[in-house]
Amino acid sequence: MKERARRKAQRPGEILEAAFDAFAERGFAATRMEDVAARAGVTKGAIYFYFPTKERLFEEMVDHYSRDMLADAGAMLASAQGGSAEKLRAFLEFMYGRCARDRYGREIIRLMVSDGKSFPQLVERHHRDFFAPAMRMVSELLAAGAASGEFRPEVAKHGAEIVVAPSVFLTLMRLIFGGSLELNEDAYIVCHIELLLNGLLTPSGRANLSPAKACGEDRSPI
Amino acid sequence: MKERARRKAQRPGEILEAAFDAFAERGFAATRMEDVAARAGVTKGAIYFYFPTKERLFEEMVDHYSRDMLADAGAMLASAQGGSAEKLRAFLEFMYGRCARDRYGREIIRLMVSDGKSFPQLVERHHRDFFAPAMRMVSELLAAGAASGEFRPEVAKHGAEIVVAPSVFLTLMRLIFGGSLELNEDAYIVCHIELLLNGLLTPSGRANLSPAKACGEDRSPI
Amino acid sequence: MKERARRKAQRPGEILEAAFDAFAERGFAATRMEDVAARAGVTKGAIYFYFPTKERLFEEMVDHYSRDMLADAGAMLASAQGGSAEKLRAFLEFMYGRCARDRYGREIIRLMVSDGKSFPQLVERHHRDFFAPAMRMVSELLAAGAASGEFRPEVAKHGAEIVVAPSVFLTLMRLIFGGSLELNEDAYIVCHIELLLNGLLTPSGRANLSPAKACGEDRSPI
Amino acid sequence: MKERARRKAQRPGEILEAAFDAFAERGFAATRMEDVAARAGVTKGAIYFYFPTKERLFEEMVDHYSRDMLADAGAMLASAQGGSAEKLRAFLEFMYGRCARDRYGREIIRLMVSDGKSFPQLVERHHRDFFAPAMRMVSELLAAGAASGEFRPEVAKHGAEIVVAPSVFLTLMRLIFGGSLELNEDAYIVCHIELLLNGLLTPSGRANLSPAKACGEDRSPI
DNA sequence: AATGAATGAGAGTTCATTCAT
DNA sequence: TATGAATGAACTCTCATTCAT
Repeated sequence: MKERARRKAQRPGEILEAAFDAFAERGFAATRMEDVAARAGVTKGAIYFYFPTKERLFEEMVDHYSRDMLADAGAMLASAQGGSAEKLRAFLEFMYGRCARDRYGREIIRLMVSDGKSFPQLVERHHRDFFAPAMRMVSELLAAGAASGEFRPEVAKHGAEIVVAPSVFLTLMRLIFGGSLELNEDAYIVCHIELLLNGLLTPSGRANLSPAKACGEDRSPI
Repeated sequence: MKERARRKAQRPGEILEAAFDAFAERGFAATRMEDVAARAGVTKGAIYFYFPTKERLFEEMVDHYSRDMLADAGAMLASAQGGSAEKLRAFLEFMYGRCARDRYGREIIRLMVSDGKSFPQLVERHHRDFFAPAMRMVSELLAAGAASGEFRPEVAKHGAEIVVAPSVFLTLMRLIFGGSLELNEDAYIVCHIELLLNGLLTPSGRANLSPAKACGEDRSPI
Repeated sequence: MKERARRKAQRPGEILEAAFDAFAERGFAATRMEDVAARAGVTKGAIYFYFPTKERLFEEMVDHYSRDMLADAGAMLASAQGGSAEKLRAFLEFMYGRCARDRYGREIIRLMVSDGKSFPQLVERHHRDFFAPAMRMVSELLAAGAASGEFRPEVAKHGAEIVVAPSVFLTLMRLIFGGSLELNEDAYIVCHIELLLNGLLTPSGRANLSPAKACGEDRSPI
Repeated sequence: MKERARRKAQRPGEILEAAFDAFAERGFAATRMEDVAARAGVTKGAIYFYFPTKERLFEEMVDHYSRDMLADAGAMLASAQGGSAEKLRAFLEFMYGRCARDRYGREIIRLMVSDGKSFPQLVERHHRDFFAPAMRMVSELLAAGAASGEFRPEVAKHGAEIVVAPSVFLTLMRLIFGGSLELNEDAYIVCHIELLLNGLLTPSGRANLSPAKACGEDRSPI
């Protein structure tokens, strides 16, 4: 039977999948190799044929499931149409899809939080290959929007972080409160983008606040 | 000797402090009772005099360090002066102080993420006693602002989450990237509030976007 | 009860004794910590309270049981009476007692042979602290005997090794063939010393051989 | 292909060679079948085609490398020329060559010491087929020498062991101290034979000792 | 109140052995 | 013949927990 050959080719992937489930469920330390093995339908020993230690299994699993994130982000941005606002919306929707909605992205973030200290190279890699470039993308988007007159230029420095924060916030709430968090994600996203683009203040609220030097940066009244 | 009596009264607190440090450092599963004991300057056995199991020690520690958060939040809001925008700013500064800047708040969040699944009552309690009330406070603040004409009313439903998200985002980045995250927190907060209140769009950007039904909700042009 | 205190003080020694028995029986690799524990009447975990690893247990055991050998050898020599021949006989009897007859000395030699490659410092220590000094003692004894006219001076260079060899040979036979080696040790020793002192040749055999340059070194006929 | 056939015929020998290297390096217990396989340039499974268990592989390897020793010893003795002393010298040189100098003989002795207890038939075989006959040969040689008046007759009982001891002693030192044992083997052998044949005492030393009944056996003064 | 020696149930890892290919 | 993926038992070491002192 080709059965054997087929299994062999698939085993590493199956083990990584099982490892993802197990580690996401309980974290690195509390997960036993036997848990992973059972989920993968093999015995403990078989895992060691493919991965030399629990640490390496963890690292390779995280790498495996974070590999395409950045690539996808780049591809997404490249294909975005329209003005800066449209592009920004597209990027945010990507973030929601990849971090908040997608179980893989979400749980990888959990593992970064819970076990990142034990895997500093992993964290560094994520900073270098995903977080920093993503923030840079957003910053460039904001700058381009400012240059074209669409966006207000004041948000240069930390705008990127503020802009994506709600998607990460939603992710975190899902991680902590799980299924008990009832929330209409679509409405949440709409609200996020609406608030982001238009701000909280009414014209009159703005008028009241502006003379009092609202937010640190000098700004011409609207 | 009074010394002995004083030590005795302080022991539980010292152990909780040590437990916080230890659990924050490595998470629940990877922390050994002996780590906690060593940090507290006692032996393993002593801990069991005050706390019957590792689980209970963890729970009581988390309770201990999250107890005042809600109280502080309530007190803070009650004492806030000025219009809704001022109150909102005060609340956000409280959030930054309690979650992002304060090591205790930050690490408790880490533990919620990493070990919350094993302590569902803890998570529930946090949801009931801290997260939900805090969100309610913000929602009420936004509603009051809308009623008084300061805030735009469109953000009723999910505004609270969006509004606080950047402080939680900063917290999470600190948890994951630790000291290697260089960031001027003051400037970040200023940017957050500025962007929150005034939005990203310039008047012309707004004009371009509005006819195209910018953000899902119908809205009178500004 | 003082039982506990008494046990506590004796435990390390009991474990070392058990470790000696177990390692001597099966060698380092084939001995399980559980074997040692069972012989010592404790559980596996208890051993780790006193010795951090199997390797360290092994090393400390070997150290423990070889510590007095050199000291004893020195004391013995210092107290030896009579001429050089008497002293030599005393030394050889010490060797037989310590290496061949004594189970501890014998089995330590076995462990040097079987596991010395894995514990090079141990081997070095034995060379530096036991083997080399012992050989030196014998060499000095031979030199003193030669100076006093008792011993033939030709054996300067390797005489020490040749002189002690039969005791080590007996040790090795005991290690390999164990109880099945039937041998009158006393007669063996007598024969050893007799042959050592007087040589194998008769005067006539000597006469036949001498002119033919018997053994490399030039030597006046007796 | 002839190549394949030739390889096939050589495989068992290659595996035995690899097994010798591996077992000699680390002993039976610490050697893994995979070590042997790697040295032999095959995979684990291939070994099991030729040898059913690790134990059998070990036994056959030891047999393989000790088979010719006795035959060689017999052949050597048969071809020895000259008087008893010459024959004895020839035998001793054979011993040095086979035990001390030859890596195979030396390491087989190591394995007898380290793992003999687990392979009692192996040890018995060695005793029956090598050690006992060799000792018998030497005994007969000594008896013949005594009969011909070359050798002193007093050494009948244990002379053989004493006579060969230095070669085994050298072997053991090499096994334990390895390359760090600096020693001129030729000079060592010369010294051994010289001392063996002529003894340690000078005529005057002998005179002093004799009246005191030096070595147990009554003996006419030289 | 506190100690710390001891337990015992695992945890990660190794490896002789098997067997479908 | 030979491979190498897979098993499963065993091994070293860990650690929450207990308890005599």
